[in-house]
Amino acid sequence: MTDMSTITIPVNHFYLKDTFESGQPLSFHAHYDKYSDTLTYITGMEIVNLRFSGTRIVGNLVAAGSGTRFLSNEISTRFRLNDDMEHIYDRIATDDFMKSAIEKYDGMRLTINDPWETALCFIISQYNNMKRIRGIVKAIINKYGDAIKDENDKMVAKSFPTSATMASASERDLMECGAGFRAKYIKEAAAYCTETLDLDKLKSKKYPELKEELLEIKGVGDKVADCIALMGYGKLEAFPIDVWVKRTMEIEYFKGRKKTINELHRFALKKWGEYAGYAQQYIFWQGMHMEDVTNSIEGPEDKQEKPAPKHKKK
DNA sequence: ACCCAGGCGGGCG
DNA sequence: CGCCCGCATGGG
Repeated sequence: MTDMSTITIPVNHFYLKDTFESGQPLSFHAHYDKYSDTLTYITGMEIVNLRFSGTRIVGNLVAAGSGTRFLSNEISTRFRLNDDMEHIYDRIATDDFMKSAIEKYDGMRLTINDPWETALCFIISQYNNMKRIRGIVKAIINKYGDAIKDENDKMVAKSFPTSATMASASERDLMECGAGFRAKYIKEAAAYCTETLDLDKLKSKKYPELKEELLEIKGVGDKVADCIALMGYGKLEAFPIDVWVKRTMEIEYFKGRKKTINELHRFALKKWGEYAGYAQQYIFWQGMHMEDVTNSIEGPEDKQEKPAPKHKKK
């Protein structure tokens, strides 16, 4: 295996830690080592190892390998390396709050992930917290994913399960993965995305039509549809509003007064326009850190944190 | 024991 | 449209 594929890509405004930790589906199937600043993640049946050093990204293809051309495309697409961050920051630094968020988390990128993976991750995210979302997704991957093997036929990881696989999962097994009341949403969404709607064929659609299609999926509402549009299809005008974004916006822009989702959407679109999605990510991450550290994810440490299946009686 | 989490579907006014 | 409710589950 002396033939490991390695590439180097020059970048600026790139910071691996916040990109990994900020609640994007990328992190649900990956491991980040903060000491070496190295990220190892799974994409399809490939394993990619990423190291960030100063002004460049060094990427390796581990175990299997589809070559440097695949790797270069994979990394620059996934981490949006062609985005002009200077321009985007200029455009969304509309006030002191945004300026401080950008300064604090400079280099945090939005990522683009497989549409089905993104859909499943965000269906699980509803009325849930980061730590549990990670645990549930990892349990599902572990239970339903296919083995990814190295050249010695030894399993080194598991792939993300397809919608077809998840459609035939039993609700009871999904409950044991910790999915809770979302188990039926997962099954229905998986069946729908297998039989009726091919998510990979929506990539050419524009945001409004894309969102409309996504909203047809049972268990996908306004917020999750925007998350999928943003992180599964890279639609930067999507502006997902979760409890953190809502709360933070009400505090920062409306003196703490309650606002409806619609009002906040209109406000965001007018303020940040075609880069609203980036604004959202910085508001979200800054907002979470403003609260006391109760929900801090502390993710990278997890050795094997299991979701504690615990089968209750009743 | 109570409250909350990257919400959604369903029902009602 | 806006509001209210129930929903599974683990952690603070």
